[in-house]
Amino acid sequence: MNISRTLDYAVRSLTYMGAKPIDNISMKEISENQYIPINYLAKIMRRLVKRGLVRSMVGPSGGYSLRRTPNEINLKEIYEAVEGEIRLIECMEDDKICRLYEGCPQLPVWDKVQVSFVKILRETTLEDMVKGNINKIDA
Amino acid sequence: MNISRTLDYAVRSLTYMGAKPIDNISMKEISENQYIPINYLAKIMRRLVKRGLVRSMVGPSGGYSLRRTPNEINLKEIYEAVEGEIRLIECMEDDKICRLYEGCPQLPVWDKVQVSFVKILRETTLEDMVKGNINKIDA
DNA sequence: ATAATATGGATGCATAATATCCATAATTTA
DNA sequence: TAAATTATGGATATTATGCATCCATATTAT
Repeated sequence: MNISRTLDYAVRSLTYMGAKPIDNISMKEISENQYIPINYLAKIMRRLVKRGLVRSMVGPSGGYSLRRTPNEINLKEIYEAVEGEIRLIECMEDDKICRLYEGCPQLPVWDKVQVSFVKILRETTLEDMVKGNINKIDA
Repeated sequence: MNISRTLDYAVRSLTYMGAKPIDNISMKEISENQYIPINYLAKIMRRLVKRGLVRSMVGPSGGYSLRRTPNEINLKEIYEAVEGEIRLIECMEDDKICRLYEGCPQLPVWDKVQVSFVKILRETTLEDMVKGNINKIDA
């Protein structure tokens, strides 16, 4: 139960971009400012591009830009972009039946945790993080 | 971000014990009933013993017993027994300073998620899971 | 004495997370 | 047109860790 470094990298990169009002921020700049291995960052950025969170431009003066304003991007999207579907426990897969129980007694617990987790992610925007005003979100 | 199989094993074992009104349930029985590799289960049980959640007895007719009633054991304790301190992200360690920011913009988010996670764990008892009445807990 | 059980430590295995490298395509600028 | 800069995509390596296995030992009931 922990946040992967990969997700941390993605969030840091996007936060960095969101805090700058200019387009075409190069991987190099993000990498150096956020201490992220550039080759690894490349892989992460591709996923963000694929998911439509950022737009890329090749060539000199190329780089990445946010496709939407920071208040239109929430953490859930970022999570799913880099990690895929949110699923706390294997048996929560859609069509997987738990081998042990008809009605697993602990599934509702993990489900509740997951719902609450997703709720927080969905309600938190990149703008919140850029501005650092997380407290505004109701706990 | 997911629940480890180890924690799942621990919860299943304790739930199994909580559902039976007898003492000295052997590893063998738990292992066979819950499909948990017995050698691995051994390691998990030791941690539960060390944390005082269960009591063990060696020798024939030996085994494990809950030290408290199921309604006195909550999920947070179980989690911590097998996983150690709850910490969603590395930089949440007590005396670790994030190398990037004075005030990290995303830390409050992860912190909020973690607080909500811990709350659910603390409010869920083994009894809830044994009886399957998770719904009673306020969402 | 024997059998059944937990304990503790050492070790191995498999998979995933993280990181690195390289060849290529696109685009700007000189 | 040439050169430089940047992202892309795929292959591969490295590391960490979750998971599992094995074995020798101690304890206790019968």
